[in-house]
Amino acid sequence: MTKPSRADRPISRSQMKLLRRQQLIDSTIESIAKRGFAETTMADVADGAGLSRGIVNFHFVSKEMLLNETLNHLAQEYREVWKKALNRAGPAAIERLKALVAADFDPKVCNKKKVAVWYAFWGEARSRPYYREICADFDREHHIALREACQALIDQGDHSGPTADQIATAIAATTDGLWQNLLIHPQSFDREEAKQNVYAILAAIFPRQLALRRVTAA
Amino acid sequence: MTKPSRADRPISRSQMKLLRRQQLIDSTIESIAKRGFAETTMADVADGAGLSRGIVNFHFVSKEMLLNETLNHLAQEYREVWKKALNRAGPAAIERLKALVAADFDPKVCNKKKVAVWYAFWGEARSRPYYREICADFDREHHIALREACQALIDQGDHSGPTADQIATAIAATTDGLWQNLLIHPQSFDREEAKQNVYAILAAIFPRQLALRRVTAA
DNA sequence: GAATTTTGAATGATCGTTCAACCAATTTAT
DNA sequence: ATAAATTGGTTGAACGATCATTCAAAATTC
Repeated sequence: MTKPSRADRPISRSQMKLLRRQQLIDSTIESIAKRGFAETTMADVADGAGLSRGIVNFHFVSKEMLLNETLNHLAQEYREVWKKALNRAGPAAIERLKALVAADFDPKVCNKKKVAVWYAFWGEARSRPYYREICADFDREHHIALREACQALIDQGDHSGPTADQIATAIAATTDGLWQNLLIHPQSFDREEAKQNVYAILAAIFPRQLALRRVTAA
Repeated sequence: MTKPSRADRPISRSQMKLLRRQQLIDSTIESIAKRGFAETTMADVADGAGLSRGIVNFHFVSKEMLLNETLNHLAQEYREVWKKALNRAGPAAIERLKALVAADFDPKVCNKKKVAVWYAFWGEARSRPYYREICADFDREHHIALREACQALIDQGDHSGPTADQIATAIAATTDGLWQNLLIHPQSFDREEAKQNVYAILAAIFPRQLALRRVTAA
């Protein structure tokens, strides 16, 4: 029941509305991560946000729409992470590619909670076309960015390996698969190690542009 | 209500029991693929198998146990696919590695229905330790097989790329990620193309042992 | 006829949604 | 500025639907 504190200037209604929606989406993410998709109830979400039962229907109309918005929020957050990473990276193709890979392992998106929720939505994607649509849109955009970086890298040297499209597909796939390790083997997963693993594969594909020191085997 | 047909010799009780369990597990897979994990009910499973409502509790005690057994069945089936592929493959490391990759794209496991169900269980893995355990056991075994093939391949030539462990992790991850494409982009996914994509990455990692003709870009 | 399997109705619990009442914020009228 | 009216936000109890499970009775197998 987070009310606008009396001390600081009161929060306007529209600000409060946005705050409530965010609180409820956060609580939804929290609950899905803790209890799973199937066991997450409207009451859990409301309780988690410290609000009353009927409040979710007021702000999101229905459970279905709350879940839709939660997935949209997740996708938007992830999008922002890799887009910012691209903007920070210089114009060099290799730096852009590494920035995209590093973004996939940014703690903001690559953490137990968020990954669990992504998998929860993916798990329901087959039977809920809207989820599939959101994920497909995200994938398309991300794939284009990856492919452009890969193509630029290929163009700047004689390259006889996989196509830019193949490499982009493989990188995105590898990331998703490594995320799964965070889900299934949470105690042994290491973000940095996972990232270095992708770099190592990239180094094999682009040996001229990305030479890494060999990690000594244990 | 598949009863033992009167025409052929009657099925024994123990055989019938096994048959029923299999029918119910199949129906569970069917329902999760069609309706999703969250929307699959005991009644759906019983109806799908053409049996009465109470029957699932008789054969599996509870919904939880039915789901556990379903995941176990899925894991066992997948295990058998890659183990048989390994047995069919010759002793050459490159053939063994290719066989393991090809097994991941065997239509028996890599199809819309099965992949949807795998993702459904992964989606619940965070909140259900038993699912995590089953998946972790599968991963461990599969990883060892992959790593052994990769290590043999590394040992047979001077190799300065990623370690066997890194390659094995990356291959398994890439497979899982490509499966996701079947889930999210079911109409554009192509099993053969996905497999060739993994081969292309492997060719970049093991250029001496696995030279592939370059696929011309579109 | 004893044991096992199957049925389907009954049970009790849980969940999403609704809604009347209440309260706070904002606008309008004075 | 103050009061009144309107709009917006919140509550929690109630409702109806759905679901997993139970179980007595019936059917089937041994």
